Amino acid sequence: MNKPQKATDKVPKAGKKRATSYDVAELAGVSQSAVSRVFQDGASASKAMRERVIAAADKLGYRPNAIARGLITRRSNMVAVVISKLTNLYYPEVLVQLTQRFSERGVRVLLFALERESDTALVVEQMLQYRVDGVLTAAMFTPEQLETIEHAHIPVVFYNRTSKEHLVSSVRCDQEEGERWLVDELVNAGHKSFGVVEGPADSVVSIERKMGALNELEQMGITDVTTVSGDFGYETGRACFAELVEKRGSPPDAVIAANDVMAIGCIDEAREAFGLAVPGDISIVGFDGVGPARYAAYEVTTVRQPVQRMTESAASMLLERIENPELSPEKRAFSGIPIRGGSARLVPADE
Amino acid sequence: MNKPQKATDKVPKAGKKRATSYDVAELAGVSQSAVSRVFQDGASASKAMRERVIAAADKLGYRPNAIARGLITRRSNMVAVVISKLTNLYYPEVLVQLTQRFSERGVRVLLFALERESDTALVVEQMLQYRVDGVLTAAMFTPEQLETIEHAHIPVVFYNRTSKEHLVSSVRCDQEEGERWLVDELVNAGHKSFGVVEGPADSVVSIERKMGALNELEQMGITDVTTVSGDFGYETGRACFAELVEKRGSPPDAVIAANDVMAIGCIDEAREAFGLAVPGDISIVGFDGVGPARYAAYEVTTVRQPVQRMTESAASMLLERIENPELSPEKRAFSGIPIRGGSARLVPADE
DNA sequence: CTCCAAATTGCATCCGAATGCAATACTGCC
DNA sequence: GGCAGTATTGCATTCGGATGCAATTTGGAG
Repeated sequence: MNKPQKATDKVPKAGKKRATSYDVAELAGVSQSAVSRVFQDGASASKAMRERVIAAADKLGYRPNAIARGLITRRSNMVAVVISKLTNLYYPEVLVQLTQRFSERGVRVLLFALERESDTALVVEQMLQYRVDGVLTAAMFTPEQLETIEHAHIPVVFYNRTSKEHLVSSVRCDQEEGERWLVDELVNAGHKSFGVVEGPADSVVSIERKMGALNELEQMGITDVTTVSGDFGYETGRACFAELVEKRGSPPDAVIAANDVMAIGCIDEAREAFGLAVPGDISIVGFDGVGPARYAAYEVTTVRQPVQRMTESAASMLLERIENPELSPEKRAFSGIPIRGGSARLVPADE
Repeated sequence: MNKPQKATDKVPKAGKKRATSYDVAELAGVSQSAVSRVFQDGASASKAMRERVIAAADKLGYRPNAIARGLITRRSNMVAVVISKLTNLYYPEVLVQLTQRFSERGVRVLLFALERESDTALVVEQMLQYRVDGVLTAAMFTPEQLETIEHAHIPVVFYNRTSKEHLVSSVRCDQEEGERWLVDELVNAGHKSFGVVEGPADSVVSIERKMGALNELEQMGITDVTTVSGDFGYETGRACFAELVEKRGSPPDAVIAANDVMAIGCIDEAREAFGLAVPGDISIVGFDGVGPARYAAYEVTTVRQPVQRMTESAASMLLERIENPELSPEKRAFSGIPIRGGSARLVPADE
């Protein structure tokens, strides 16, 4: 064996610090590289050696230091996930599912939560400092920020948004298509006048939905359209409905809200403050298909995002690009799932 | 000046790798330590030097490598935040607020999302490997796991839960107190028979709420109490109500649900499936004070958690203990905010 | 029992920034 | 102008694990 040096020789303050691979090596009477190899995947190590090392490691409570490993391998095994306060929180499951998907594949999530979707500057700085291996973002970046990230060779996948200036990968629910469906159904059922409730001005999702609805309304020859703005929240949903009625002088035939929560706000305001029956007197539709949209009191007619498939896709796309940086950008758009709900008067689906 | 070496002299493959402090030092004609000092807080550096270094760093797009820094300083500046899928997601704002509070103080969040509150083993391993500076958890750990974490000198703060076996810090909403208020109000208003809807069996929060309610009911001399179990979700809320009625043969005077979402499920089921008026025929109360509880169709009588103060407190407690590891454990309990809502028949508050 | 190829193991070095200490450069003051 | 005292700067080393290469061991075939 090797020279049996005293245990207390070079590690006097052993009581304070966490065990390192050197400590384990010493206790097991092997080299540090051996320890390192035992704790790696494809490394070669004899059974005898493995056992000795594992035993020593257990005794010392040793765990490889992911920080040190990251330094030498240039892989942090962390990805940045960026969300913004307002946009995606009606989808807590998005975040949880993403985290689980990454976790299953041995990748940790460094979470960045923005107050508003436009507060991205600091976040970019932090991501780069922590040398994340990839970025999954549900917030926009400026072209300069994207440039910076790409210059560092960090793959990026956008969630429900994309960039006009750069070729980037993205996973999204086709908002325009969804809005087209909603508009078509409403128009076909005879609605003539429309209110459109949009979300925060800096939300790409809100803009896409609004434009999708407005374009299709125009396409269908509808001209009586009034637009008001909210912030994706319940309270503004209610306020928006009131504002809509005030602006037009009377309620429209139908209201298209940029998300379900505002649609619910509109429904409540229509019922409570204006005594309107939904969908008897007015049709109100949303978007997302989140939990509360299913509650019996609302049963919102909406388009549900296929969250499960979207998160699965997003995680895979990012991980693939981390493994193989040459992979070219790819955009995947998922169709939303039409929910005929009970908050809008539609022509029954022909079966 | 120093020797004006060609830029391509030592950095030929500059196109591939990210700039290091050595690259910056070389370009600026100073030592690596100088660069390091410029990018630190309290380090000494002359104005002239600072400017040269900053200029060089900008030109190279240099950013200090947080991984390398963490290795030498033994501080990752990351904390682990552990949530579980079911427990806390009705509070997406908890997570966002926590992340923002840490972010403001220069600490990054490594997110761990558990499928079920009991899946903690892997998470502990990962936290330790990544050398997080602290742990904020909304899931339980076993005594052994806690031991392991504490042995590594990592401070832990529990969110809405605590440990019997270990002295640990925690921030929580006083669930028992909240349930006492709900029970007292209901009993004082004359309700005699009760249904209690509990959440997932492995949720500490659910257990505390259930026990709080049951104890107080007993205290008040109520014996007609039936308990059923759900999973904190809307669907099980509905199913639980039906089960409750079936078990008893008739609806109770009041239902105490372990959270608002199940309370909403109960309300819908009572109204739709049993034609009951809420609160005319039956009173239904929840807990949490989440968004949907405020919707006009429900206006759930509930106890709202002071999320803002709790997250603020939790983040501060953890950061304090990271700065000063000697600090002894501390438990902070916040009173919930009684919301008299409209889903229960209560004696009007005397003003 | 030999000899060669394959599998193990150790050595030395590297990743990129922080820091104690010593050398050097300023500052102000007499 | 000279000197003590302070502020800058550089040098050398360190953090903990990964890895190319060479040395050594093991296994198998003949």
